[in-house]
Amino acid sequence: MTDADDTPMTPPTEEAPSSDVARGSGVALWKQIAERIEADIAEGRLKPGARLPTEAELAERFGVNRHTLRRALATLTDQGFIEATPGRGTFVKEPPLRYPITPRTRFSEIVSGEGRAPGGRVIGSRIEAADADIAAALKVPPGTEVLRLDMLREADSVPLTIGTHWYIADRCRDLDFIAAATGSVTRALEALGLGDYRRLETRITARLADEEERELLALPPGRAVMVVESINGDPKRQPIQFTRARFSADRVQLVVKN
Amino acid sequence: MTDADDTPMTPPTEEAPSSDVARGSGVALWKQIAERIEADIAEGRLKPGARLPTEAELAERFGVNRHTLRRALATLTDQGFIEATPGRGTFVKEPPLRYPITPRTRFSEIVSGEGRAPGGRVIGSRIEAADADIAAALKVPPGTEVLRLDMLREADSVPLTIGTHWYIADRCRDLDFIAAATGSVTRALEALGLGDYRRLETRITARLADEEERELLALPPGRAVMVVESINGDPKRQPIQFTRARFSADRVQLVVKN
DNA sequence: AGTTATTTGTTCGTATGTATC
DNA sequence: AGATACATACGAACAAATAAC
Repeated sequence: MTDADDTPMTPPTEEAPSSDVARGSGVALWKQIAERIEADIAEGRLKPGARLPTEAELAERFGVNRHTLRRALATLTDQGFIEATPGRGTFVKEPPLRYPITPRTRFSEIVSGEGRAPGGRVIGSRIEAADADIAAALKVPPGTEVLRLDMLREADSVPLTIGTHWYIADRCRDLDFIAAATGSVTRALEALGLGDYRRLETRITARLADEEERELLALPPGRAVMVVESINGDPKRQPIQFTRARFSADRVQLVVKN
Repeated sequence: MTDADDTPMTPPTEEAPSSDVARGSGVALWKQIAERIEADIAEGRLKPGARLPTEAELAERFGVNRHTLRRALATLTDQGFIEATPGRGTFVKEPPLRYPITPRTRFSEIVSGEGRAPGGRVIGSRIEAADADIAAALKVPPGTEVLRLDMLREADSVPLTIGTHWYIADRCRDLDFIAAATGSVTRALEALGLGDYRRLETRITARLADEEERELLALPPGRAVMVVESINGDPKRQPIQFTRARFSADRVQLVVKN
């Protein structure tokens, strides 16, 4: 049961170099260590991507057994602050990019807005027949010709998402060509007079990344991708585009503002 | 080019009832088979949860090699229509429950709205000190006492999500008790006069389910959970609750309407 | 608890038609 | 025409997970 506990708040004995965990203070040593390291990260003394000292070294520095130290690192790991790879070391994780889902969502604007450099390349494009899903989203009969465009998008040269876009083919001939030339779907659509699209509905699910996705997104095995399907329409809410994007769940956090 | 060729259409010596894939028709056998099975699912002849005949049997029924049949099943698998488990068989997937993310999102209302029976139980509750994340979300100083409530929620007795809710402790004494009694956080909050909360911001990410999550959600290894963090506030947009819910990505699709 | 049968998953090998250079 | 690459289709055998007894 939950008791409103009476443990005294541990005074911040900060003037010490960096060690000194308070033994017998009622707060578990591993918890004190975890909080210290978390504070180091939160306050920028440990920057994203930085490598932590080895477990042995940290254990010595805090004056605890390596097991105790590992208990602290374990909680930090599943809180998402750090990540350890056997043989390499333990690293401070990059904070995920906040990716807002709003009626007007543009990849490059979002990435620039977060102070990072958007990039990407067209993986491929072709005309295909709409299957049931695509047809329903675009409100056309199944089998209608659609232009499919596959893109890889990145921020600061780190791949974030693989996006597959479907457009009703006869509304946007040559879109793939223009997009490849300008490197921007948005600009290509503008060139065709279809620039002002807005998000009508977004569906989100997730699963394990498959091999192709791991390759393109540079992910180790066992990572998840978020599959974000969105129907985009013109100002009159007429669907003009259907997108299925697969985001690296490690590197992106979707944000819905209400 | 697929010419209207002069190869004699192989006579359907198949007098079998439902088979007959058209050989030499220009359409790959596996594709025809996949489309047939997809239609069977779409038109309800194969219901969600139903088990398909074994690969050997299907191959024989369609008059093709098992490889060819497997090629068809493979596309259906990654289109999300079916799912196979070695030793058990191949099953038609249940469609994921559509879970809207709106300012006013209530689990039980959503599940009932989809025609399924909401359920759940309290896993545990305790008073704890707010860590940096929780404190920031609730706009209180770190270390403030918060009531933590862990719940498992299900639809038709199938677990969908593990929700951890944090409330500012002194605003809702006895909430855990009332919630355990009534079985509904919403009702318990109403009893405390905090019923009319609304979602202020929602953050979504995903990762592999860990062992505890697999246990509670009855998931096999290698499945993903969506981690949905939401800040909920009163009508004056004052935060009163922070929730971190982990949804089975297999069984739920989050929907954002714009 | 252990054995067996069932069923999916994987890996060889072979042959054939089709599109491309 | 020839060479090459690629997708399609078939055959056989074995591995691995599961269910039933």
